This record gives sequence, C-alpha cells and structure tokens, in this order.
Amino acid sequence: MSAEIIQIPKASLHEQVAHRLRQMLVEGRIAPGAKLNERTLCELLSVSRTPLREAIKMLAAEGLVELLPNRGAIAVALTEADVLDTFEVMAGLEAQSGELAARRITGTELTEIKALHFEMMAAYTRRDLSGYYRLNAQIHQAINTAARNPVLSATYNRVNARLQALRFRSNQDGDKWTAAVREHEQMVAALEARDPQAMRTVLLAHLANKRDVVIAQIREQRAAVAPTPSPAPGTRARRA
Amino acid sequence: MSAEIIQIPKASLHEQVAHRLRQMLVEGRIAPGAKLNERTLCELLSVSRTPLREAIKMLAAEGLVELLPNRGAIAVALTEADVLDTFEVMAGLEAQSGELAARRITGTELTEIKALHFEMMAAYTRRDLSGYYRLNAQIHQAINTAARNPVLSATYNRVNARLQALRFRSNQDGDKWTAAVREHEQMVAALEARDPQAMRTVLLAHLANKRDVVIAQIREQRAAVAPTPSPAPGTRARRA
DNA sequence: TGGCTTAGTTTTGCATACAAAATGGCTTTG
DNA sequence: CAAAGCCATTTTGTATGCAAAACTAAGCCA
Repeated sequence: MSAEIIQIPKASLHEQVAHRLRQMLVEGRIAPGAKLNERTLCELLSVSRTPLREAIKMLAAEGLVELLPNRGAIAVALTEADVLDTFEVMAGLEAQSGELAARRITGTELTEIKALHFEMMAAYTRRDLSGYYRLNAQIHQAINTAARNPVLSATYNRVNARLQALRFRSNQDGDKWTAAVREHEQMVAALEARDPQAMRTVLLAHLANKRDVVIAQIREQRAAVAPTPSPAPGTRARRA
Repeated sequence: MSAEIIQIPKASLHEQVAHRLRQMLVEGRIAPGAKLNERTLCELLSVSRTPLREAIKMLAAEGLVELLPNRGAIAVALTEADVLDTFEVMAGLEAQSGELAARRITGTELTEIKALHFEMMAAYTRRDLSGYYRLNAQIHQAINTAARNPVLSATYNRVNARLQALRFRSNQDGDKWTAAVREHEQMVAALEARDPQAMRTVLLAHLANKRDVVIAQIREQRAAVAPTPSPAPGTRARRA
C-alpha cells in the first residue's frame, strides 16, 4: 500500500455538516438573523438531527450562530456596534500579523505576495471586484502564513468569519478602492523593507478604511430597508 | 407575577455540561492530553451522551479539546511552540485592551482598579500566591471591561482559557514576581495618565515576562519527567 | 374590536438503540 | 521470541423515539 495514505479518514458527518453550514453562513446563503430549522436542514443535508445539532453547537462556539434556549439557533446578526468592535479587534490582529510577517517573511513568500499583488492590480484595473476580493483575501492569508503563528491565524480567521457573513462586497466606491490599492502597495514595500512598524501603521489605516466602507454600506442598506434614518432597533448606543 | 423574572431560564443541559467541563479543563482536573471518555463523563455528570457530546463539540470549537476522528476527544496539550504562539497573541490582545482602556476608562473604573491593585500588593507582601493570582486576573478583567469592546474581551478570554489549562501558578520566582509587580504599578500610572502608548508598552513587557516564567516552568517540569533534556517528542522545531 | 385563553401542531431537547470503528488480549506462525 | 492476525469487548458515531417547551390559530368574553 502507498505510504502516502496517512490521512484523509473521511471526516465524520458532524464535521462535514459544520463545514457546509459554515460555508452557507459565510456566503450569506443563510441570512443573518435567519432561523436554523433542524428538520429543514436535516433534509437539505441528508443527515439525522444528531450530527446536525453537534455541528450547530460548534458554530455557536465559533460565534457564527446564536443559540436561543428551547428555540434553536439563528445566524448571528451583528449590530453596528458589533461591527465596530469586531473591526477594532481585526485591526489589532492584522497589524500584529503584518508586523510579525515583516520580521519573518522569506524571500519566496515575499515573491509570491508580490505576484498576487500584481494579479490584484490587474483585477483592480479591470474593475473586476470579485477577482479583486479573492486576491485580496489570498494576500492577507499569505501575510498570515508569513507571520508564522498558527494561533494568530486561527484567531484571525475566526473573527474574520463573522465579518465575512455580512457579505458587503458590492459597490466599493472609487476613492476608497483607490486608497485600498495604495495601502496594498505600501504593504508590499513595508514587507520588502522588513519594516514591522510601517507594516503595522499601514494595516491599521487599511482596516480603518475597510471599516468605514462597511459601516457606510450598512447604513445605506438600512436606510433602504427602513424609511426612518434613525438607528434601527437592536442597535446599542455606544461611543460617539 | 413579578415583573422581575425576565431571565434565569435554567440553562440547557449541554450548556451546563460545557460549563462544568470547561471548568475541569481550565482547573486541570482533566489533565492536558487526557482522554475524555464519554461513558465515564456521562456517569460523573449524570447526563446522557447526547448533551455531553454537544458540549464536547463546543469545547473543541473553543480549542480546549481536540477531536480525534472515531477516537473521541482529548484535552489539548500545548507544545512549547504552541505556548509561545499563544503568548504572542495574548500579548497583542492585552496590549490593545490596555491601549483602549487608557482611552476609555472612567474615573470609577480607575478607582476600582487602584483598589484591586492595593489588594494585590497586600497579597504580594504576604507572599500569598493564590490571592495574588486571583486579584491579578480580576485586574486584567477590569482592564478588559474598561476597554469597552466585548468582542475583544471574548477573544481574549478564549485564548487565555487555553493557557489557564496549563495551571502554572506555583513557585513564581522572586525576581520575576517583583518585576511583575513593578509592571502593574506602571499600568496603574499609565491608566491614570490616560496614556495608551505607555499602557501598550508596559503590557507587552508584562506578557513577555509572564511568557518567560511559563516557558521556564514547562522546561523544568519536562526535565523532571523526562531524563533527557532534549525537546520532548511532539515539539515542533521553530524559530530560535 | 381587541385581548386573553386554550387546544392542536410543530419544534426543540434529551435519552436510548443500533451500527461501525477501535482497542486489547490471545493465539498462531515464522 | 517477535510479529502478525483474529476474536471479544469497548467506545465512538449516527439514527430514532419520547417528553417538554414553543408557536399557531381558533374560540371566547369583555
């Protein structure tokens, strides 16, 4: 028998279910706030309730769904305050990741990031938003890898997953997009210069801009849904 | 009926079980690497396997246990590299938490932290390690609260839980303890001065020291168990 | 009309039953 | 004696059944 077959033990059902549900949540196929009906999901995924419920409990621990006692689970719906808090944490994590990457990145890794950067520039030039986002995510993932801290990567990914579920990809406006691209250029430069402090600064600014874009889109969308421009119910009033 | 009874819906079994197991893991009553036998735990906790398994899945998502396909779960046993990575993340989270606290702390909160600080000084003076640790944890919790970012607090607590499970509380040596106390004094001063940068700097140093203490104790303990001073099996070789 | 009650249905939570995989010890064999 | 194979037992994984809680909606009464 081949010596290569050491793994691939065909993940157990609850793992598969968790994976698929996670994907559905992050891709917005299950809308924020939507109820997760067990029977419906059982039929959809062709599994019994036991592995499904185990998967839901995992997603609850990951913060992707919320458990309501005796009333099942719903997909998390972040309030504006939640989004602000989450971006604050993400900014810190990305800044640290970038800082570490600037210290630890190898030549090969840097080369690959540069290549991805140029691909992303191509997507930007074509105004190919979908490709841009995909490459953007790949670059940030590559930075995480270069930071050589799996615990940091895992923490980052988990916090990020909740934001992904918002799915605010569309209509990034021209100015902000241009700014984001410029920041990416600065990132590559900071990595090349192995300058952790510059990397931290750029990433903090980058995340602040991303946050502003997302918040603006949330408000836009909210205004489109609710005629009153006042904060929606459920929004916690917090710092100015 | 009383209008006050709005909550306390008596947490569901899987929640209770998760809570108790989490406590057992963090307190070291379930040793790192130990197998979680379902039947045994069912009898111990007087529940059936369904809620127990759901709880275990949650703890797995929290990173407190590891799931081995078809072989159940074991309490996580962090390698030295894992501990280093975790401290790196913790340092970043604490630094950010402290930074935000310095910006957002109220007078009342600062007063309470100062009081806790003096209580901790008392414990230090008496060489009451247990009391010292309890107050130390309370102070860091108070800083988290003052940072006014629930997402950050939750992230911090989750990463911290894995370290707690190591339970390296004992025999902190004199010098390091003195240094830690001095750092705590600097924290209070930085908070009082509302100086985020100073707070960040102090906390990074504080965590670096804490890390060194823990790593030294891990090596000590490992040397006591295994006669060979070489790295234990399972330890990944990583950065110098 | 409007709010409350209440019976019926649905849905969740937990326990149990059954199937598949792993573990441990024994034997067998080279 | 060591290693491999095999069987009995244990343990995990999944499905199903039952009880309790929540939702629905029709009926009732002010």
